[in-house]
Amino acid sequence: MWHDEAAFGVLLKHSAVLDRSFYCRSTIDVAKSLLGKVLVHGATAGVIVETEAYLGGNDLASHSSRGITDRTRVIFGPPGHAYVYFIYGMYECLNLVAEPEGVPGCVLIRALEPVAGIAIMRERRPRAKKLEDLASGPGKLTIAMNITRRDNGKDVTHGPLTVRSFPKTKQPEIVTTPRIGIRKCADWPLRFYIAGNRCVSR
DNA sequence: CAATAGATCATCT
DNA sequence: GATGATCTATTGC
Repeated sequence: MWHDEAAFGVLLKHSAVLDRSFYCRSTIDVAKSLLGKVLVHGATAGVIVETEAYLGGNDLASHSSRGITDRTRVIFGPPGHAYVYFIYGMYECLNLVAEPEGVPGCVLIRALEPVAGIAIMRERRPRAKKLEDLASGPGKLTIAMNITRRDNGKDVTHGPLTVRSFPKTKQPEIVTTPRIGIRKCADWPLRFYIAGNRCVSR
């Protein structure tokens, strides 16, 4: 129902930016709660349909598991900030930092259902044939929404990169599976997606 | 369909 | 010097 450009103004008017308390919870709670929320960057927006939790403690799949370095500093910082990293020499991936300051934990945004700025996203990803190919993966969505390492450390509770919620949206049905593309802790059930959604990655 | 190779570089050992 | 929270094109059945 939002699938056209004019709907962008409606989206902004009827939704509210999530504040820091949303992110200042356990990483798993934040990962699940982000499903159904709307990621907005510039003139593009998409519903978050798939996430993964990367924990502190003994989660060796997490970048934060080796402690604070130049790269992982923001994961240990205050919640509600973006952690963007470069992977495989080609792609950038967007995470949102959870947990109180000093406690590591972040949520990888793995897939979006595009809702506004779709023409712009298609220009950025000309090889995507169908709508569900535009942002159905962590590397795809950063290209479609033009999110790069310049956004690393940015506060997502205000500014050009935010997450919004619609007050009357009910909680979607969530499916839980192991995380994708990792070797360590490969069987931990920390991937979450909206049941039946076509934009979930494969 | 499924499996695999290639692209390409920041980060850490 | 190896690895990796990926994507795409190509090959083979």
